[in-house]
Amino acid sequence: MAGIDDNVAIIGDWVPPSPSPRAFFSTMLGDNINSRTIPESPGEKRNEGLYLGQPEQMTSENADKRDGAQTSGVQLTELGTYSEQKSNFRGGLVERMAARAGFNAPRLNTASIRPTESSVNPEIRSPYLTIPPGLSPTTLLESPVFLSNLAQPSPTTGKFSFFPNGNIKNSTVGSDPPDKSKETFFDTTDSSSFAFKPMGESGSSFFLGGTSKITSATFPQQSFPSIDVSVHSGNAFQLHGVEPAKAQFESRNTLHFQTELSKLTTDKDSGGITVADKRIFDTVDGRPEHSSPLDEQQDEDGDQRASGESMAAGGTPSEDGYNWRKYGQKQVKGSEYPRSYYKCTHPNCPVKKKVERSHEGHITEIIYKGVHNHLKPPPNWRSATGSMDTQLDIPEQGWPQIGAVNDSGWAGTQKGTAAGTPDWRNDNVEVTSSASGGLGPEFGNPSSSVQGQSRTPFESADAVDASSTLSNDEDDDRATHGSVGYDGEGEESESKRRKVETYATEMTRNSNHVNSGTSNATPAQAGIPVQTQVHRAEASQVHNRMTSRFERPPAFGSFMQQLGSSAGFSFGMNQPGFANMGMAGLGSGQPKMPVIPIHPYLAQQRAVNEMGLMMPKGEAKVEPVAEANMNLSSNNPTVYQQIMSRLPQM
DNA sequence: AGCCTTTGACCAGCG
DNA sequence: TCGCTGGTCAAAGGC
Repeated sequence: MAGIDDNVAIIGDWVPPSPSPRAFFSTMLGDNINSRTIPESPGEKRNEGLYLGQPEQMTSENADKRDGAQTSGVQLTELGTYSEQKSNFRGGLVERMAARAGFNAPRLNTASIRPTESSVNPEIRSPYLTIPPGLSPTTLLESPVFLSNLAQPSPTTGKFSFFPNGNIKNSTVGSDPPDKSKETFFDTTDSSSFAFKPMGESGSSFFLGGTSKITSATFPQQSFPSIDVSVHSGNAFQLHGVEPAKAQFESRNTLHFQTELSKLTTDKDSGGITVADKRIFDTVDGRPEHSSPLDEQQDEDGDQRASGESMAAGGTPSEDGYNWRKYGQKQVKGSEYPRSYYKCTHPNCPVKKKVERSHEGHITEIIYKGVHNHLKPPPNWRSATGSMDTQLDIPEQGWPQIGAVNDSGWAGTQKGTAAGTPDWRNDNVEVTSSASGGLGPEFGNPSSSVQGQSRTPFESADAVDASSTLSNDEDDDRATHGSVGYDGEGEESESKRRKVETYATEMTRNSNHVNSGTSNATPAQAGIPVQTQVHRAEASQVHNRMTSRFERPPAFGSFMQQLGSSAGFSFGMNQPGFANMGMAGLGSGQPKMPVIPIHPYLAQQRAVNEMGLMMPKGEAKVEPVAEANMNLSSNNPTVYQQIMSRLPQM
């Protein structure tokens, strides 16, 4: 357990030493910005909390400076992706933006972003992204590239109205001195020039992918939700077309990126991130137990929505969609809260989960172990909501979520989790499925809206992914097989464990999730599971591929988790906002897609998330990401191109 | 009556 | 071998 603890990072812990917004952009944006980046004063406190990424994954200039040498595979992967994409990105998007907006659009400097291994220097914690003071994260989101469809005005979209002087006023943010603003778009805008308004209710929770751990922070719902989604979604969808591996990588990148953005936004808006809970998933098999975790998250989301509270409730075992029986409770050393042990009540189902809850009832940590060898039982509420139908309809369900099946799912990439998985489906929706499934509950969850959307073609693709897992729902047998496969691996061990940490904001705040992103430890690393899924998956080989690959990318897993976890996002079940969010990448003609859910990749992630969130205690760190990185770098261009192609013409 | 939770005790792994 | 810790068992009780 100790290992887990180590792995688990709480946002609080994370809090970026002093991430600077400017740095963030510099990394994100073009070189120009970079050069201009203003060094933060050491003692200066900035926000604040923006940093979402896991320590390991953190990439900030600060981090770099501090640890220039540090670069974990995972991080590298992400970074690599950024950097590679960078060139394309700049050329394409930036130029477009500039042309369209008529202003000098800042470029994202992916190069600047570098992963750092938290493992190496746990202490070092820098945000992936730093936003220049005054600049609002939302602006990033707004960029045409990401959010072409956004209704809200933005310079990039052209909807945004500029002030006579060319400066944009940002009601929300805007701390930068006027002087700087003019140089670059951002500068001129005072960084905060414009911010998105939350479209959906939502919550805004994001997960950054952390490998092993997932941490979610609660953000004010306002900020992100929509934005992140859009971005992700775009990528995700695009990814479908892309090769699985590539897709994964990109997805990861995207996700992370978004996440960070969200965080930034959040921070800005909220002024800080609160940690609500931390969840850990153990995955034995391939699949992450996402289900549960995710489910829980979803549930939480739902709760939040309903009550407006942060995640408190999420913890109930049943939330996953599976039936659990508590067979023990113990105060674990080193753990602040008592740990409850649950078993899946389904006959012969080996899935167990450990849940730690705060005094307030918030789930602080969830660990799933084992894969469900059965379909998730239909929840009553579902039927009430009509979700039931969806489940049935959705092939994906099978997926991962299912843990059930999933078991294999866990194994898969993330391995783990069967338990968790199911939730996604259920919750969400099954909907979509697919995608969502993979993504995580949240993705899927997004609720109805999502569901509807989910069914889009993309989803089908997702479903495929899920495929491997997906099939689970369809056939218990398959699921079983999957399980078996995992067993073969022998893993329950835990190697597959993944943690997810979620933080619930005590704040009124809505809850948001932040992820750590470590990806290093993704389930994938744990490696395993994929096979299981494969066995199960009737889906085309392709799907299988997807699954396996997805599983691997650690970051991805975390990523997914984040997405899924974040109730705030539409991902979560029921979150309308999410569903509503348009995909930036998607053309107007395209149906709205739930951002997250759809992509197979996501779906896997989801599984991963569930599973993956929790990294295998020891394994996670080691593993690596390197592969992912490799792929990313190589693949990114392609993916990027695909994505770009899908993007609506500016 | 069935299922689940609670809770103390027991077992296994590890240093 | 002992102690610690985590995980599990199983009786008792509640819903």
